[in-house]
Amino acid sequence: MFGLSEGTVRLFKLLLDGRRHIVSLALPGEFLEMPTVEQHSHSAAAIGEVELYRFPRDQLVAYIRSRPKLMSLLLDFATRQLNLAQDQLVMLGTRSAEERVLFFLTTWRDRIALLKPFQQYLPLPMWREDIADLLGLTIETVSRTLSKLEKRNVIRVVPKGVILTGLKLSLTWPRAEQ
Amino acid sequence: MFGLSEGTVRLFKLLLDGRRHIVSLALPGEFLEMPTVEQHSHSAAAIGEVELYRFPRDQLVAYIRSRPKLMSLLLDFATRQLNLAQDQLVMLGTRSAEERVLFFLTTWRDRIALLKPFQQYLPLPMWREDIADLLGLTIETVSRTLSKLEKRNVIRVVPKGVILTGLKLSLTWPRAEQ
DNA sequence: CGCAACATTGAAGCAGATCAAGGCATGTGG
DNA sequence: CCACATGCCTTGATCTGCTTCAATGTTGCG
Repeated sequence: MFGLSEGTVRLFKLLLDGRRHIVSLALPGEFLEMPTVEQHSHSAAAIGEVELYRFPRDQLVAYIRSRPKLMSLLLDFATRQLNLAQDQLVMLGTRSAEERVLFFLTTWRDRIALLKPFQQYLPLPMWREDIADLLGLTIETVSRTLSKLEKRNVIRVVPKGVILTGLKLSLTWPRAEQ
Repeated sequence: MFGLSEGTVRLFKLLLDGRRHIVSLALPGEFLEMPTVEQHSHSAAAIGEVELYRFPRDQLVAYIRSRPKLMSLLLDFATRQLNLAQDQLVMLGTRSAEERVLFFLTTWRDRIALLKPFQQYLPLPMWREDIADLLGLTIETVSRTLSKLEKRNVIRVVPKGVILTGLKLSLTWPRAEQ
């Protein structure tokens, strides 16, 4: 059982034919999996240097289950992760390539902004292939889409990141009723 | 806060432009949302007749948080839902139309099999549009794919369901390491 | 420098979307 | 019991956004 204290980690699944899908990118402060799950459900690989802390599984699970406060926090964490996954589902199920890239950029920006004060320069430590595998696109489409956004002055593509020049809103949808 | 005791419910999100994505289909025994979440994150609509049980939110949350055993169960439930959502992510991110329909059929079959003894006839109470919105396809593609599978003797399409004639395996991927 | 690894760009092909026309149940009123 | 309307499903023809295949460009590092 791992937690991430520094760096970025890809969490992904591989298909038998070698295709890969990135389920999420973990940032400092996040768990790499639900601490209570019996078996690992995905693989993990670092992007650059990372710092992990490790918990011995069995003791941890027992410990957690004996501490209601902690469990309550974990439940909230799980609920949040579930909501993120569902937003990702909607993105993959309905969005065009351009909408996906914009979704990724805004989501990534918002998450990075929680860790350090926001700047125009948004670091993208991952490769194009990672973005592609996260968004269900190909590297070529990601690259082309970034170029298109650059021509439209929404971003500027620079080494290891982008500069956000005209990216304001978060792509959201109306709140649910009932 | 609702639980489902009878029937099937679509859980979906709507986009501003009217597109819809079905996040999941809930079957009897499942919650329609995480009981501890502050705000509804999606909408729900019944497929045919359903039976719900309702909990008063605030009392429930307090009650849950005071019962470690219960919370432990909920945490497991959340973890399971998260894994399901992630499988769905991989499906949307990497699979072709035919693979998606097969994925849906096997998943649906497996879930139905938990509720009542398995038969060749697999009921599909939802409309084609629901399947399409779940798989990120159009109704036409769903329909065509079902026809194609029928020609290949994998299934037979009948009113309100399909008959499984040659559908064996579940589409899975290798277990994760690390 | 020169190579290796990643990124961009172009051209061609194709899976799935879109547009359009029936088809087939089920229900309703004459 | 039939006419026909309504709602969902299927099938066909065409279109298009993304993938695929293929070069070329860029960056960083020994």
